Amino acid sequence: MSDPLYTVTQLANDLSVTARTVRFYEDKGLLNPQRVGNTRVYTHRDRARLILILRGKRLGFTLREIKEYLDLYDADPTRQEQLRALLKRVQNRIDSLIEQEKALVETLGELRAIEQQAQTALAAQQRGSARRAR
Amino acid sequence: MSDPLYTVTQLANDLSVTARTVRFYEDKGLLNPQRVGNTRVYTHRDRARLILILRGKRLGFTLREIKEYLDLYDADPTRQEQLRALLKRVQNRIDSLIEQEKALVETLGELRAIEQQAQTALAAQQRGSARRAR
DNA sequence: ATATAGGTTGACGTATACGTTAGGCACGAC
DNA sequence: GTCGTGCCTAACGTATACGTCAACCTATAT
Repeated sequence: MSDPLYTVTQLANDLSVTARTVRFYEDKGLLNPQRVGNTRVYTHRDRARLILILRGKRLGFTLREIKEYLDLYDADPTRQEQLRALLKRVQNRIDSLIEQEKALVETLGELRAIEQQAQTALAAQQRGSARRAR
Repeated sequence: MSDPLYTVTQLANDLSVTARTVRFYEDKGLLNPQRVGNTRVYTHRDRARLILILRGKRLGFTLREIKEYLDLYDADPTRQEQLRALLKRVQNRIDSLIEQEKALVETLGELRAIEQQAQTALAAQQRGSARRAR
């Protein structure tokens, strides 16, 4: 009952990404699977790591940021620095999202105004052409 | 009292973009200033067009979409088709923004949960190291 | 004549996250 | 022995909106 092992494609399918993506992450230093000859072999740790990466992406972090975080994970046994760094990143991201939300709400308002104007203008044109058709 | 005319740099400064940007828009078919020899000359119409372009960008449309809209403006004297197209684009964009907002709120929730966890974990570590220091 | 300012056209660079060939090795099945 | 399958590397392609040279032209002021 040793750990399950995965090939690129298995791991990729498992987590719904492409093998290309997994190799790409390795190229960027986010993963470091073992090799058997030339072939990559992934353990459950690699799998957990990849899950973390995908979660980070989903939360809007860049691969570079995710890498920094993972590097800390490997380099900081106490996890103190890692936690602090994570906290900072997360708070920055929260601030940025709040900004985005403001902008989004404003944009929505403008768009709805434009929508109204367009609908009104169209309606006016309809009435005009209806009269002309009589 | 003829219309004011602008050079690229003047128009660009006027609307707080770079000359490069203005030329780029021309390259993409969004602007078509007159020329005096080789030099571009912009009228108030060009200026109005550029303002429209920038507004479109601010609202999150791509240059391609903006171009389609502007092309309709030139090709549709009744403005019927243009209004319909605009309306459709705007509504699509509104829908997309609403989607984005949902995702954003979810992401914010997750991030705040992570923030809490990290803070809690850090606090626990502080207590731990405090005890060890006694 | 020359310096200076401002205009012009390419064309490559930037950032992000992969997609997409292309070419090649290795291994079991038939 | 050769066919199909799966893994590998290398490297160019994609999308978006410009930034950044480089090299050159031109008008005006000195």
